Amino acid sequence: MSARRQPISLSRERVCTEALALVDEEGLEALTMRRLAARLDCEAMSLYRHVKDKADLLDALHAAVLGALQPEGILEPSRRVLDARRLEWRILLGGLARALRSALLRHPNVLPLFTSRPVNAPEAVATLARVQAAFVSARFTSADAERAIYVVGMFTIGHAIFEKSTRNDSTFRFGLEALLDGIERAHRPSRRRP
Amino acid sequence: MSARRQPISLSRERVCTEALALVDEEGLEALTMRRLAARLDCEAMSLYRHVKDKADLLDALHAAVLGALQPEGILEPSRRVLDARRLEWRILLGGLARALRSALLRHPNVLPLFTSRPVNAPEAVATLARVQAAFVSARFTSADAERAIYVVGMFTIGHAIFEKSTRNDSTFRFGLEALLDGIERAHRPSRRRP
DNA sequence: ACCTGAACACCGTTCAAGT
DNA sequence: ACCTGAACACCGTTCAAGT
Repeated sequence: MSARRQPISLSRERVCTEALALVDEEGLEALTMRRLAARLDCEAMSLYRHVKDKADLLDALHAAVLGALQPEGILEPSRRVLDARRLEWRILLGGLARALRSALLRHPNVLPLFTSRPVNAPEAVATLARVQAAFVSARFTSADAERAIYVVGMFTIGHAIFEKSTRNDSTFRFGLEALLDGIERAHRPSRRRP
Repeated sequence: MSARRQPISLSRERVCTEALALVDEEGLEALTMRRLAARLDCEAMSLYRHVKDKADLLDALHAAVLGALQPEGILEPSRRVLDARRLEWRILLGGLARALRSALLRHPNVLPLFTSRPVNAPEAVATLARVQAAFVSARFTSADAERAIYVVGMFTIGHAIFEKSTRNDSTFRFGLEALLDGIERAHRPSRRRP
């Protein structure tokens, strides 16, 4: 916005941060190499020092939104009292879904990227592994764990698309709880709650 | 592909059909006015006779995929015997979800459009109204009916995104049934199954 | 009145010419 | 060795010049 001093040089970090800001403000189609360069007070070609491609830049954006999700950060506002030890998977997966939703709602304009890019960001992969581990220690098979995580993740992305036009916390909460209930019931179909 | 005779003239229908074929074959980013025109043996400017904009063309694509969904066409493969009369909403909403999923899997490259465009296609709106009516006659409030329809629709779109990379029928079926169960249970929390 | 070529203001990216 | 301007092959769309 204001004039920039010379010595502050470019970095991949700075390029991506500015790209995300541009997309947040003006939408994904406003992200062009030339316009991004203008915001950074440099030429379009200089960006190619820090980014291989436009596709690479979009991948970086995708990773930036997905990175640093903290499943523990957002606690389940359930009224039921849960045995925290036994249902750790539920707390973690619910927290992951809420964290993902809030990240997507913070950056709604990047949502189209989630329809075409796989989850490769190392931080996101690590987070998924942590949630998966909670399932496995609750005696889920790893196939069932993966299914549970994906079904909730896909609902969350789908719901965030809906919420671009009208935010709706109760619908999200309803769908999330229904899925978590379904996962819990499928895992222990015979037992009753203590 | 082969040479085309002159008298076959353009129409909005033909422009949209060819655009969808192009997107199916080569992806959304391959859809340009010039390339579409080349496939139709005409000049890019001629397309503007039948389409206001590129945005208008994309809306038409979105509507073409969404149009003509038949909730009755795909029956629920549930093992449970259901009272068809009482749970008509469940049959219809499940059928709508399955019809939507199969339409999205038939045209996976249009999925990014579903992250940015509202459902305006008249046929799709009519179908939604029919499903909504089934809920209302089962004594759902219209707000609850809308919530139920959206939560399932958003899951379906999210799941179709996931299935672009790996098709997974059992995950879809699991999530759908969990949501329908949740809707049913929320609606009649006290009663038991007959 | 209808249609369409050339033209405009953009793109992403290459590459040779500069330092 | 590093950087970057001009240039290339594209875009969507306008508009005046043709019929």
